[in-house]
Amino acid sequence: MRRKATAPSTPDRSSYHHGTLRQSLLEAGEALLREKGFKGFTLRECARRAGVSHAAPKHHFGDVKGFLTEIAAGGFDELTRMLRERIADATTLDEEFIATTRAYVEFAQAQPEHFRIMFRDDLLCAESDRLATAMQLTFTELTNVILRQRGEPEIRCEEVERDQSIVAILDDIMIGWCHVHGLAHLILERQLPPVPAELQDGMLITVSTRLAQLIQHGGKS
Amino acid sequence: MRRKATAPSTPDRSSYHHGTLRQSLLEAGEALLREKGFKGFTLRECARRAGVSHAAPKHHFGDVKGFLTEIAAGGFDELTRMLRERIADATTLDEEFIATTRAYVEFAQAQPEHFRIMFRDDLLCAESDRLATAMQLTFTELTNVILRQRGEPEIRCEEVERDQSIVAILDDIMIGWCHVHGLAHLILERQLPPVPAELQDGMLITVSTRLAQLIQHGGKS
DNA sequence: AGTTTCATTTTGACATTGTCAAGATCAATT
DNA sequence: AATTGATCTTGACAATGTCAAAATGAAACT
Repeated sequence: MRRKATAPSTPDRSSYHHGTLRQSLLEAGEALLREKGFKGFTLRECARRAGVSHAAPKHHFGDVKGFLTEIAAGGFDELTRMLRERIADATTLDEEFIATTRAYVEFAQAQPEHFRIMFRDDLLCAESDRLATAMQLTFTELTNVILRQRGEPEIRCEEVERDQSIVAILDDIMIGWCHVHGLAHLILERQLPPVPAELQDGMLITVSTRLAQLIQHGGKS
Repeated sequence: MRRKATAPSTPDRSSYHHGTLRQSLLEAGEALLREKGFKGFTLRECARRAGVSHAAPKHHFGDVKGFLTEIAAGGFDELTRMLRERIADATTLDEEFIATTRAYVEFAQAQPEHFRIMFRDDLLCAESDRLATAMQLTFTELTNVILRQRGEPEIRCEEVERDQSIVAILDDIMIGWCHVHGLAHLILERQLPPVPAELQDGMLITVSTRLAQLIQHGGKS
């Protein structure tokens, strides 16, 4: 029955109107995801944790699909943030590519259930602008890594849609994007051949470095 | 109330014992997956389609996790079959690598819900020998593609576990495996940049060819 | 033959879940 | 002061996974 002490002047007053219910539900959802995983993730439990009745979420998110869409968008925001942070720390191009791969993989390992939802087209509503924008921001970050590898000018998020410079290097984007995502997903779902954990990062470095060189050289030779 | 006309001499007799219930349930599950997707996939509906009561599956599969594990194993069997078929048709090494990627991607697109379950560690029980074997067969097929690319002798499935020749080329295996899986998964979950469908296969060919060359050359140069 | 054993299937029950419709509550505008 | 509209609650419904206990029938045993 505890309430968030943020919005109203009365901090812990039990009032009919929650005030920040939408945000509280999202936070409850993310916490639940971490603690109980996807199978323990229910709308009713989120409502319980936010201290409201079981039907309260409906007004803010419609149905469970709408709720998951917001959760996924938040995941892409966080992933974008992590990518930017790591990329900023890198000093060379090779290092940047490795840092990107590492950040992506580590996000998937640190927030496995969150990551799974982000890449479940059947659970999300594709019409959501909120989600589309968050995804595009992540994609822009990854694309710019490739563009820098090739010594070409970066793009801004708004230019991504059907941008010509992107189409021109689509092959390279695909190589980088598939590499990074495939690795993260396979590790997450434990589908990899038996690699000792301590060798994993070394392998990540070797593979990333070779792919980075391939991308730097472009299609030629 | 229709019964399978396979096992007993009496084809359509309504009998207390089903005879081939286990197999019928699996078939019902796969059909359900294709028709209604994962959200329409329930144990009770499978039982209904097999013409038995709602609790009948319990004796054969334990719980839903056990059931999904069998479904996933069947998916890996089918994927292995498709890979072998396509690989056998290829005549050159480059062609073989492309064919492998195509088969993997096409499987994911043709059986999306099946594919999703196969790569959901949280839904499957990792202790299942049936599943582990089926996965290892798929992995062996992919590994041998890489080994042939590098002109090295192939391995048999039983040798995969901790095989030295695998550890030696782990980097190359990872490049191929991540590429193929990342591409398939991203296409399936509609996370790709806006690529016109007719350009998709061309891109797949270009990317696969460049990666195949990278693998053929090994780590050197 | 008759009996027993055991795998298989049914029946009935329980706690949970997502969703919906109707009503209650409260803030803000008129 | 009255009304409007957003926000939340209550109560209900059908469905699901799982469980325990009982029913069924096939096969083994005496």
